[in-house]
Amino acid sequence: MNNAGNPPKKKHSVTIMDVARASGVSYATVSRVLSGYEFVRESTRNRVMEAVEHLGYVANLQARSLAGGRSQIIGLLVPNLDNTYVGTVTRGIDQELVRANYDLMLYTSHRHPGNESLYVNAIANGLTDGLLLVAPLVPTTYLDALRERNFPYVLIDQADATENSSVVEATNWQGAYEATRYLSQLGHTRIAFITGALAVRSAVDRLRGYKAALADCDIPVREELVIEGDYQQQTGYEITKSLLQSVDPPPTAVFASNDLSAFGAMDAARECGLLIPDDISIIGFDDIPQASLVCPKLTTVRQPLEQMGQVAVKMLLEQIEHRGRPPQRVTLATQLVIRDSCGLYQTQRGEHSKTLKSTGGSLLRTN
Amino acid sequence: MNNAGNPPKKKHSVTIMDVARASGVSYATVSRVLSGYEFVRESTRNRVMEAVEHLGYVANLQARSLAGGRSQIIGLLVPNLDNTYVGTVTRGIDQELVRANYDLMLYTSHRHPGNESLYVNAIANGLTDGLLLVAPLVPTTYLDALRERNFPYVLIDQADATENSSVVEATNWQGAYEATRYLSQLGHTRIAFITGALAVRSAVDRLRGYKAALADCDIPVREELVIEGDYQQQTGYEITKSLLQSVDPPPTAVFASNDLSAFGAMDAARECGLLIPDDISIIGFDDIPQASLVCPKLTTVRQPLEQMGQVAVKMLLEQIEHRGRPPQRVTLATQLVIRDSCGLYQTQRGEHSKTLKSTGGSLLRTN
DNA sequence: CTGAAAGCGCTAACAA
DNA sequence: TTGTTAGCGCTTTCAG
Repeated sequence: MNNAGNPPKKKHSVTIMDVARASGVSYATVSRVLSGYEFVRESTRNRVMEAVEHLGYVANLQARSLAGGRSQIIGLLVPNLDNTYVGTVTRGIDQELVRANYDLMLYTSHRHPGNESLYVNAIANGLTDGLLLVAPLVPTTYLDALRERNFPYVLIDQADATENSSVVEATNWQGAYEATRYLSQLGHTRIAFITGALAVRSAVDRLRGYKAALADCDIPVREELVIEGDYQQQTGYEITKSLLQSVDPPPTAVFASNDLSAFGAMDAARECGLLIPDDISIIGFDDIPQASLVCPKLTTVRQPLEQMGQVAVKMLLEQIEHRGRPPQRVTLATQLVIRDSCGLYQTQRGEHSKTLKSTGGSLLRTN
Repeated sequence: MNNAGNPPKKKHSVTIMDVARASGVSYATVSRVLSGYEFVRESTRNRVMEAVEHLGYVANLQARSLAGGRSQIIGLLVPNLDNTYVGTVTRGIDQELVRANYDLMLYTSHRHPGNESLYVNAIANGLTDGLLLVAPLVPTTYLDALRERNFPYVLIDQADATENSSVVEATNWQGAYEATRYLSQLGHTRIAFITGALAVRSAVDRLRGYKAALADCDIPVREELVIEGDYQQQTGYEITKSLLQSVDPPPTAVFASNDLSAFGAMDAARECGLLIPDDISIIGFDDIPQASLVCPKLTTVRQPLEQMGQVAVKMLLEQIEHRGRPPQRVTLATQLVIRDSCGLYQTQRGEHSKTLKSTGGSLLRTN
């Protein structure tokens, strides 16, 4: 009331004490009201709430969590911020967080390349009530530290080898299977596959889906067409380049384990003078927003990224609420999104045309 | 040492006390060592650091900031996470933050549409040492709250009407001027302009640059070709659509105040059966990563987004270190990036061809 | 149902 | 140079 323009000393102008004074109760009671404790007389509660309103009180999260309460903050650990993959997931996360009145700390995992478990430790020590980990991170070190502390966390698009973590993922196997089959239906038999880092479960699942589809289409897996990547555009570029230059006969289609490496593959193909999709078909995985911007528009396997973020938050909050719930695993459906980067296998081109089986595949066309 | 698997009770296992005990000093001394206080005996410091190392101590930020210290956290308030604009800026921010050992809270400004100043208040109340605000936010309400508390903050790509805030921006006027001139050099005279929200300074500056260039090129400003947008793709689409359908003669070039609305403009143009750049030229502003992915690749005015993030952090930390420094304003250079979305004005098309002045403009070609 | 009091882990005077 | 001692604002027993 009489704060005549003196230099602000306290960071926090209006505290729980002020509210207590204004409403004539002890500050413990104010705390009760604020934390929704049920055994408070209705009239008291009202008086307190009025004071809160009137004074414009906002809780100090640090104090709250120091004292043992919830900080109402969750941490999000992401590999980087380069592409819209993370952005899209984060949008889902944010939506759900708003609803639950939580705030978000953003951590980037490249921060402490040397001492990662210490880093995670710091996070867990700190002010977050729980942690969301977005693929593709190197998991083991992190997760051990977390589990040891019984700290709530959820993995997004990246399963845990030990099956001991809560996970939100998509039908990676299925998605890869469908994509591969689609390529096969277009007449392709020399389908290269660029994997993700095979330390990551989802990357392995996609690889398996690819191989399974090949098997079902009676196409033998040619190991020289399967190369381990790391979900980076640059790597996708390099792999495709070498695939195109040194494998004979070269692949007529490239299935990249994520859109980013598919972009790299497109770059490489173009650089080799190939037309997409006429000379070579390229398919990706994720369906990040850029996929429909590139030329030609990328055919890809859509993951419901935003939804994955939402679900992850729900799971995490659930876990924060009820510590010690057994880890859950949610798998959302992927969907083949057909755009412009894949075409029928062209026999008339000057290639060592081999056993071209007639496919009978219908020409799917969507989006 | 002997923490035989009992249920974790304290969140924080090893505190400053433990370190004190282990190194045989008072915990105040430990605090001094940790905060880099200079008058500590070398040997003491070493002993403490050893204990820290050995015990794997990590500071509790909440306690620290509650007690009046730095929280080593800064807040980043962004409008959304849809595009890579924010991602790119954030990358710069993150880089600089790592260096300074700061962490990041991510706030989205659409969170409390009703009560924004309260929201900002909560942030300022909370655990952040300072705040970074990314355009285009509605400024006034926010900033007043912040300034009133003498809370450190820096605006990114968005100047303050009152000139009382620290700002990192780019040469908006200049960039828009060059882009417009470039279009004029290509022979265009009917150049539409899609603005940003004109409440934002940078949007106004771009508009001014556009008009200035037109004036210098002896092209009269036609107000029906200047339409206020809001930096959204959808809006860019709608504006362009109506521009193309209801203005006669229609523009032969569209200058969108940011890349996102330029994308929208491209969509609209295509939908009207126009070829880019043959039938219509489109130019953007920002040069977000997507700009080089779209078809055709977008000619645009590049803002050094990543660098802007870095600079903003430096300014903010400076401000946190020395409260009460007068607000600074840093302006970084933009650069015209010529790609494929702009072409020479075609007179031979069935249009009301008018005063086509010969331009003598050289055909710039880059990237 | 409500108040009193003990901290949470740390920083910052103030002494020594 | 180092130790002692208040709190920071809040949650949580424990008593009324």
